[in-house]
Amino acid sequence: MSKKYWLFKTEKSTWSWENQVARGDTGEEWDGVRNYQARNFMREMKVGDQGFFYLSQRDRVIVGIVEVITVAHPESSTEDQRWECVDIKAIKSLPTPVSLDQIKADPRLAEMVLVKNSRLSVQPVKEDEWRIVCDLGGLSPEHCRPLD
DNA sequence: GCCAACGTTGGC
DNA sequence: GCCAACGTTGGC
Repeated sequence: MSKKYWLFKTEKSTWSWENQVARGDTGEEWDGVRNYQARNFMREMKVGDQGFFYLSQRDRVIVGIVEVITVAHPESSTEDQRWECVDIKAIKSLPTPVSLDQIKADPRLAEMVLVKNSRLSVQPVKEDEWRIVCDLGGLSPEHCRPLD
């Protein structure tokens, strides 16, 4: 089963890239998602899948790469059994953050969920989209692909 | 700060 | 099960 790619959206004021990096290899629960579609994507995730870390609202930029380190499990922060999340850890910062403007300006990325359905907070990224954004961000392909 | 788009809720 | 009303998200 091959690795998949995702995008995790957050607001800087709620959970910043600096917060995520500070958690190191311990990672952090991606909690607080209250949307079934987004939750269902997290249920599809496998350990080792990778994702972009995107800042919404004022920033509108992809700043880093994260890796999924647990499969979906009930959130520790709520008793509500409906909500599950994965844990993720920071892998690396993008040498050149990639802005939403850049993504929208690139015809190769016109089908990204980020463009098509801007409100979805956890979303899948196609492999070719992943490579293109990594390239725009200054990462060589071997650095943004899962190791095995 | 505005508002379009989307998701959820609840009355019928 | 439909859909109007409402709440939230996030780009602008």
